[in-house]
Amino acid sequence: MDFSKFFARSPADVAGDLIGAHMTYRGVGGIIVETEAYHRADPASHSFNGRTPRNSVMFGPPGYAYVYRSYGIHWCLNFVCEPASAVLIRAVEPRDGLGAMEERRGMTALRMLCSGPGRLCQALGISGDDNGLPLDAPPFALALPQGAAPLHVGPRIGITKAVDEPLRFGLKGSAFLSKKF
DNA sequence: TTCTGGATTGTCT
DNA sequence: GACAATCCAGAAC
Repeated sequence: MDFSKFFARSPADVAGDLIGAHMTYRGVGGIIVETEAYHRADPASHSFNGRTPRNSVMFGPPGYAYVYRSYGIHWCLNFVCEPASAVLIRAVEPRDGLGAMEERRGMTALRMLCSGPGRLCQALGISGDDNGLPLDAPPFALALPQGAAPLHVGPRIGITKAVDEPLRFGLKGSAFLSKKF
């Protein structure tokens, strides 16, 4: 599928189809195994209360990275979809640049490197400086998956609003999910 | 200008 | 299983 058209859809569709995609940042990355969808009418979405300087990227064109700080400590990486919606990247199966990830995370346990949005950004070295960058140009590289991957679908994690909506997607049987479905 | 709460993680029990 | 750490955006005043 065409790259720009891939992201110009509802976040639930994009989140499911992103499972199995190969993503790298400065040559470090792996296979996306867990995502969450945040649509425009979602009370848990940053875009729900309207456009602000922080979330303005979500209101821009699809196929861009939206990075924000969570709990004052962690960075979280999102992919912008149709206007005012995005997909949160929650977990990646490490494949490329393992040494760099282990060094940044300060550990070598493979399944602890990228199993969570904060850990993922730390392992890849993503920060707020990368907010608003296109996903089809360096330092990002994204290869869309060939065919549909076997999916788990379940309620989202770590939020306080609209908790029960089944908008979390994961690769079935993966050992690199942040939590079991 | 001040205050509040969060799309999390690591550590301790 | 429970909880503290830590800081910025957004809202209220």
